[in-house]
Amino acid sequence: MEKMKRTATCGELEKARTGEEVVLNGWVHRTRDHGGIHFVSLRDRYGITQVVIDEDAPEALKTVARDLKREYCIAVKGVVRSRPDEMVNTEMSTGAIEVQGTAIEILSRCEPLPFNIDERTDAKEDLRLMYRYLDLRSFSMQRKMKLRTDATFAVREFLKGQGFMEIETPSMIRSTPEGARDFLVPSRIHPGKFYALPQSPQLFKQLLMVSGFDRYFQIAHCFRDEDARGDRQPEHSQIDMEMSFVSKDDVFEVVEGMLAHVFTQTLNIELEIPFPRISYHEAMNLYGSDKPDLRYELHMQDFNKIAAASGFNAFKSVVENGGAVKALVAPGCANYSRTQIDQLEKDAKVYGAKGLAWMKVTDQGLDGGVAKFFAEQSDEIISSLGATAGDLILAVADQWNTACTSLGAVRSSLGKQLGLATPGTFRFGWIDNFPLFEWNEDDQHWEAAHHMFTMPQEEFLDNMEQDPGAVKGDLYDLVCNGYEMASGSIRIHDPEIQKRIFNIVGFSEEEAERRFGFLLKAFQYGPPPHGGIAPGLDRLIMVMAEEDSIKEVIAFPKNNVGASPMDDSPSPVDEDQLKMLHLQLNLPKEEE
RNA sequence: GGGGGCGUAGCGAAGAUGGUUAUCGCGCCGGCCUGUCAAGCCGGAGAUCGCGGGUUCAAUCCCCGUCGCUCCCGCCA
Repeated sequence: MEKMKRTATCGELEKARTGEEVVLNGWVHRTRDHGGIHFVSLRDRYGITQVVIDEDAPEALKTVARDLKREYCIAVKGVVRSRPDEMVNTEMSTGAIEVQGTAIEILSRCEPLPFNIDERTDAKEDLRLMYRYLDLRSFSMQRKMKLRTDATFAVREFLKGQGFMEIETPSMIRSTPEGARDFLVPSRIHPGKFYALPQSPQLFKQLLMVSGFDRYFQIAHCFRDEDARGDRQPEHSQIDMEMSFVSKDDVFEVVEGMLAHVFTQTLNIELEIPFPRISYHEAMNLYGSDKPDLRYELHMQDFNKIAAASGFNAFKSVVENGGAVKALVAPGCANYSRTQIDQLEKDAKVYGAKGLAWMKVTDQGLDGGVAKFFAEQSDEIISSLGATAGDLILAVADQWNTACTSLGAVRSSLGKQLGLATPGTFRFGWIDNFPLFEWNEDDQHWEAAHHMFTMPQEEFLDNMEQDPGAVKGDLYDLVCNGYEMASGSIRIHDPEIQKRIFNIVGFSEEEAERRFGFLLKAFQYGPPPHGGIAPGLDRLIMVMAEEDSIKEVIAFPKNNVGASPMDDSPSPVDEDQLKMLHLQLNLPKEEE
């Protein structure tokens, strides 16, 4: 091996190095045997270099070259030579040269592949995950891993420069069953007791504030035993941050600075900062989502007034019962077929809408769909919505939340269909002024919309018990291109306010003590005012890589049902292991 | 817990009112070829059409069930 030790990578050779003897190590990407002359495209993570075995090469060398198959791992010794002008490949960074091979050593052979390793891999995700180590050989996956490593480095670089300390917190902690389900880890030493994997380092980072580490961050693994989604994994990474003596504005400024740094360092894109701020209520009203895609406007509009004055009872009654009617003008969509409109209606119904009303705007006024109910208001509708001939008006009437989210889904669909979002653009925005409490219809009580340690906004402090639903919290989300990228808040550091919050969500003092006693105790020892945020690293990279699945930017992700086809986890364990952990299985009965 | 989509050679797909040699491309194997770079040309192997049941003279196709994957709703403080 020593004599074939690598002296150059497959991505670095150029004309200036003509005449140099080099040793390349890498994988056989492809071979092209022309009988006389023989080409080997040799690949490593830096690129592809063409190795040529000439007609007059020694017979032994030609025999080895002919034996090469895809993905053999080999070492090649040879001399760099520039290609004749007409043979230059301008598509390749190394296309001006080739390496005239003088020796080849096969380091290891490769079985026939389960799928092709190149830019056009079209294997299904399941198979790619089963052979992830092969999938990761492709340039497209290597690019994404590179982006991830560069972005993570830029995060550390920026935060270190801002005086942040990177401190690790435990992965085995006390279970605090609020919010998502915990993954549990049984204890061998303590029979019947369990650790939990952290859903986030939330409580620990607050304790670090008590300790005086006034600027903390960590690239933290977080675990949530909930169903996966395209943008959600049971195990994911957060850029977890917390700061003392700060307001919301301070948090925003640090995150804006950090992301601007990350984007210039990785994608060479200048983000416009500060990011726009939109209240939760406005986001819902205009975009029908608390994580709107701000790359295009396509605002929803209020249709209540017109609906109330109309003869369309389906709408009128909703307004009379305190609901909302929202309308959306789809530009130039008057030519939409019934099938296309039906599809939009299905999109709306997913979020609970009972239907999607539509009418077309023509030179003569409104036409089709529910237009006949609005005949006398057509001028008013067209002018107030700012519609023009050729547009399609879409509307949903329901409870405010349902009307907004379901028409928001239609907005999203239209955005995709009409290509409103320019590829390669990133529109960040802050969503703030969220309600602090949400009414749980099933259990008939108030619960924390974010978590129980979020500070209520000052103006609501005096009367929050009277009308919890009206209380806004000092909490905020960061969104980008239709994804929630981060979530955070200013925390409660005053034990009295904390008690009142527990009280409102129906937590007895004993229960609060039992679950969060260690935090509450710490807060008796001079806790600083503090707040923080936790951008999701995987989602950030996903958006930057313009992928729509988080699995594309995680080296070894779980599939949709939380399993890994590669190592076949989760798996059963030996009876002995269970015994040592004092566990007995109680499996669900097979259905008849 | 619920809904949509998919399942046909190693991979990606096509297929027929139900009819007996189930196509195509990539890959694989063999041969030819001195300039290719997704090389080309010739030849070949490779499929119990996810699994189980039903209807039928006959099912990969129709029906029922089931499993797996995938996207979404719920869930995700």
